[in-house]
Amino acid sequence: MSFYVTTPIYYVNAAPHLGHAYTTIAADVMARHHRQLGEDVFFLTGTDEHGEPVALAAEAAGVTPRELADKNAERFKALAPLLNATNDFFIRTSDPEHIKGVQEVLTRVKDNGYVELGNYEGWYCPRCADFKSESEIVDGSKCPIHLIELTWEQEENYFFKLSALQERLEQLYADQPGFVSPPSRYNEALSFIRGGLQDVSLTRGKLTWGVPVPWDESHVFYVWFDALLNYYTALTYARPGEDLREKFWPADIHVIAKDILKFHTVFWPALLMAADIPLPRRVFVHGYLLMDGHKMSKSLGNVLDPFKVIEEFGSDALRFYLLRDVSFGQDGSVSTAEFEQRYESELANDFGNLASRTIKMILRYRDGAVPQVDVDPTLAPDFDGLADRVSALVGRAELTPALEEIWQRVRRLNRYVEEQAPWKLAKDEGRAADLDRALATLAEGLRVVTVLVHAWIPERAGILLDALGSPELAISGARLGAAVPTQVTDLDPLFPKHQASKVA
RNA sequence: CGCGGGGUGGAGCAGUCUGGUAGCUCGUCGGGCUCAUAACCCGAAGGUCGCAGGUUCGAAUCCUGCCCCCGCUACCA
Repeated sequence: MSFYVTTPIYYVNAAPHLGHAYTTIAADVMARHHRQLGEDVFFLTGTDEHGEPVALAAEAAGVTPRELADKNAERFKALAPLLNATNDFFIRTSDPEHIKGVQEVLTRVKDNGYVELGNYEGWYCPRCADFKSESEIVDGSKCPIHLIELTWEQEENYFFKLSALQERLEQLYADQPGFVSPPSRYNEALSFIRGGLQDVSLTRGKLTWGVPVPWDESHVFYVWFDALLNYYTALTYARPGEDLREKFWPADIHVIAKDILKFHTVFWPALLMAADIPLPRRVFVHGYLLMDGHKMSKSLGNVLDPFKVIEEFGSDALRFYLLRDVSFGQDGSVSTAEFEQRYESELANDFGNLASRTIKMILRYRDGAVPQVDVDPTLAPDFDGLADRVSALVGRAELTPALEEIWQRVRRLNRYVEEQAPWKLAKDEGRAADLDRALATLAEGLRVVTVLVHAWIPERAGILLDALGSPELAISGARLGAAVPTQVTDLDPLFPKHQASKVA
């Protein structure tokens, strides 16, 4: 079994922010969980570097677009390890291999008859050297960047005959209801397609920072077509000498945010159809993280700064919070107050403290040796089938319900401690066997939930599993009674409380 | 104008497809426990499920109309 998951490639014109972190984290949780299932995983992220905004910013900074892209790509490249994301490759659309791949695929699209010469008309900004969409222009007909009057111009473009693929797209949606999820996004994409597709320009004649069009060097490809193809081209050169397409194409899941839905659910499959390339299995569209009910915006301040959170609380805390507090797939509010609240009550109190009390009791009552006895059957109803349910949910990208499924067991184990009251059992020699069973069950239950939650909080889960002497991560072992730990070692608080934490 | 999403105890959400004691987390109040990161566990208060009709023995859940919030409406990375 193989599993190929991608994030969008991030545009180097902007600085990495919480939204980028969110998508990367979600994709990483999937990648990690599938590795725990024993699958062969390829996880791709990277940067999108062509197009007018980069060219412009470079000009303003007095450097070449390439120099600017090099500099900013590094910031995104640094983000992944900071999030503890395990991407297998980092693609840059300025990579020569990618450029070559784009040219090959799009030439095939042309050879297949899906490209034709036409005229593109629109509002043109001479300083940007590019056209502006209706939704971009401000004050009637002004450039949003330069605030100067735009002129209505036309240029000769090569067009991608998207309209010719409308029927096949509708058929795709009819055949594969799971192609886009959540369902509301599927409906949105489908109704867009049904509304009628127009051809879109495939090239730009006045821009130079892009992938040259092989059959007409005076043009570069429109940045979106260049960018989308990264998912495919990366596999051709991520491992020198290997063609990973054999194993990983088509992609299992593209994780994106809702703003780029149309490109991934309409343009992208259409492009692949035109090139005779198999389509990805699904596109999962997540929502926006909102601050106080509004779209995040640095100018409004009060942004949850991923770098600050990680610095103070660690990457696990951020990973957990974003997928716990916001239902993955929908918009949701985040705030520093909510973050601190979740951190304290769930990571520190529920989970961290469960680990502490369990390990401390085993150390205190049994010198760290976990009694090798059968686990308490009382907990069977709560744990039977748990790993399968979690895997099924992750398989459907339902990362929030999956986490909730795990958390219910964390709470169950805390309740089990109260039910058993090992500190009472310890005072009664005659109940040594009961104490043995309770301690073994707690150690084993803790191990199971920790294996399952590992994909979300890999750093601390790893530390805890080491303290339990059970570093094995396979989901197949996440079954109560499968591998009762034998010896535990002392452990500092996994998620220490912060007296006066400030992430704002 | 059109399309889509949402409106559920103080806050944030699930439940709506497959009608039948309205659930979860946080917060508040009361109690228990002492293994643990003053953590944990139990209980209570608190909701006309946006509004108005309709279908039904019975509707948060199905149908109709209306109100309010948000997003999308193509070349925005």
